[in-house]
Amino acid sequence: MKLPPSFYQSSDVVAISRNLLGKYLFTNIAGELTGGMIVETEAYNGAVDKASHAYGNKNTPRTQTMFMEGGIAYVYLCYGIHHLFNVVTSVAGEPHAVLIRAIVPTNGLDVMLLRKKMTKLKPNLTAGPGSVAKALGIDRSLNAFSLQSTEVWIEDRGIEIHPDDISAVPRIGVAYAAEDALLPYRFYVKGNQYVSKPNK
DNA sequence: TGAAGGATGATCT
DNA sequence: GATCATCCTTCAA
Repeated sequence: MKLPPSFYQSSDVVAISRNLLGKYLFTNIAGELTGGMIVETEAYNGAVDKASHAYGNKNTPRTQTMFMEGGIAYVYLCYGIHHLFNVVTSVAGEPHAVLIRAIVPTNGLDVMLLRKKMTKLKPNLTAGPGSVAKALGIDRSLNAFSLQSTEVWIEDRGIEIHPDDISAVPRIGVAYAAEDALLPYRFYVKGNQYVSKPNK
């Protein structure tokens, strides 16, 4: 059920981003199981991608996680407020990552609502990368955790997303990346209400 | 040692 | 649609 390490070690980060749609992301933090089905991702293509933190093989205390072997979590703080959860892919030394932008919540709804201080289920519970991390209780203490661990992992539950139901569009919030901002590296399940808002 | 700037989201008009 | 919350990372002196 858990995706094996080999799933993450392909050098085709764009294909992995596509394949992650329909997979299930779970966390088990402090005994609370939460998670859901991935419906939106973005690929960050390592050293040659101007939108990537590791563009030009920039290796810093923050980005060194991206240079590790595929199959671990890369978590960092954005705008001083939001934790963003990424999956590191490819082999050690090649800094590929997939940002998980939205999931359909399936497990631990009550816990996720509590974490976001919400009383009623609405799509914004897990729409958008900051929301996903907050609902799942993810913060930087999970950075570099293995996705084979008992705290955070991804499962294949046999869901197949038909290629016609997947849209590929430019990524969000990376206007600074010049021509790379136009690459169709954002993937989402068409019509799903949990996909984050911009150009749905 | 310091300053600038984010892979965003909630809230208000 | 505009604003703002809020803080770590990075790079320059």
